[in-house]
Amino acid sequence: MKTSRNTVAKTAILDVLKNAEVALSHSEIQTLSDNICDRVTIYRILDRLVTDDLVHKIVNLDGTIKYATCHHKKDHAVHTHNHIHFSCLKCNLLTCLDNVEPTFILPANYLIKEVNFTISGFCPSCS
Amino acid sequence: MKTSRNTVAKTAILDVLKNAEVALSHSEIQTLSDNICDRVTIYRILDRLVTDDLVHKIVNLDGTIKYATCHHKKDHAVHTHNHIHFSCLKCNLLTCLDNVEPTFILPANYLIKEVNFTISGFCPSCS
DNA sequence: TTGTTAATGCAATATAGTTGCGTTTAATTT
DNA sequence: AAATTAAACGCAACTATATTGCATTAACAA
Repeated sequence: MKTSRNTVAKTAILDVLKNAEVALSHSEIQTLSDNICDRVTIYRILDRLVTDDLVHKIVNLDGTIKYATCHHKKDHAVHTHNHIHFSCLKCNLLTCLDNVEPTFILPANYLIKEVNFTISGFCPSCS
Repeated sequence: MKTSRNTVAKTAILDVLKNAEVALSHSEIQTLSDNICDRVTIYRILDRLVTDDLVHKIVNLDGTIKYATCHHKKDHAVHTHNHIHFSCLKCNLLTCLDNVEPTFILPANYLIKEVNFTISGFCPSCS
């Protein structure tokens, strides 16, 4: 079986994401990790982190891809990534609102696998 | 003032979108319009159609950009694009669910401008 | 300390979107 | 119907983002 190794770059990138208040893009991670490794390696590390469920991948309203560490409730063996995200139009930061749970009713025969809910506007600091 | 002109390519692309059951990507539009014009022109036409409020732009769960015609209620002078989208994991089609309205409660001091709600899973045809 | 293979760097390639500029054409005016 | 004008276009070049192949390096288990 294919085991995941803890490399210097992987640890550094995970640290960057852990220390970040908001979700980061690939290039932001590259800068914040002080170019610890090649661009391509960052893509591969991010893929691994997502697969290992340590990080989740978010598509912003403008189509940009962002990454953020998962803040799981420890007593949940399984969890879903039904996060609610807020994208500020002024400071451009993408934050996870873990406590907001939207409710909705789907037409019959739709089977939900994942939910992605992004709201744009002005965050408390900018409004 | 800058007026919008009805060109052959613009009409053809709007027709493609009107006839489509689902939201289409730039390259899908290019193919379906039988390469009626240059790639760049398609980008520019789509921008115009979005600005003119004839088409709306959707970010799919995988980060791809899709376009679909607006189905406005005629008696609404102003409308928002708080559409709910369903992205099928099997047939890969993105459909607008205009009738589904999610409710949620945001923390204080967040100012909402736009909402983008995308659900992935299996559509009625595929489940 | 050695062996296995996951991880990496680098080059090349692919895809998506943008910009500048000279030319064409839609729509208005004469 | 012809002239006018600027929106729209094609083309080339460019930028950003993401992926793939392959030879080399390094994590870690034995």
